[in-house]
Amino acid sequence: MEHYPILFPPQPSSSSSSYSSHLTHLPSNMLSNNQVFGSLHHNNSSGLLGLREDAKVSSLEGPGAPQMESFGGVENEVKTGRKKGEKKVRRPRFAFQTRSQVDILDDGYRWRKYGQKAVKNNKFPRSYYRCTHQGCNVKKQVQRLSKDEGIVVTTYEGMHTHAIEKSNDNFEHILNQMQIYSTFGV
DNA sequence: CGGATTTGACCCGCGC
DNA sequence: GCGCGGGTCAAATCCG
Repeated sequence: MEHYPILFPPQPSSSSSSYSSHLTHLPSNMLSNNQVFGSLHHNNSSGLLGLREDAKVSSLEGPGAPQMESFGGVENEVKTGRKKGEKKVRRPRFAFQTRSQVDILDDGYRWRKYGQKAVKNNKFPRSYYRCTHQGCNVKKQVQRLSKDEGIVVTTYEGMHTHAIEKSNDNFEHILNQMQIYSTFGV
């Protein structure tokens, strides 16, 4: 999984139309569909649930929405209570779904994988990555939906305080692709 | 040889 | 209090 051709094969909208239409119909059903977000954090009153709402809205907003899209930026309390009396830091979290065949979306940063766990109700494992830049505590996790193998959920945690280490070409490419599959509101 | 990955153990919060 | 699910650590391993 070191190097991979970053190719986004032309995705026929019909393949995902079932998915999105499914989403747009039953909100309650959507919950089960979007359990990825629900399981990202426990059912807190805030947090990624807001994102889930965002996803619902965005999916509802466009009957002509080409692919499944979901986007959200939330601030979550993530306690680094690992150490003794550390302060809980509130770092922004940012999750989105992408249609991709590869799990690893090269966003131009260098990531070191530090964990992998199986997720309930999902046959695909979730991978945990951390930015290797010194002093950069940005983390991200990548998970694939078992329902739609073509959907990859990437969750960023924290923000980079340094420059991208690789050429922006890749990133732009990815961003471009992401705009296709998601209504980017940034 | 050095850095990235793998992978099981460990830790912690939460629900029952 | 215990078990479960999720997140992280760290030693071993891999690979350039």
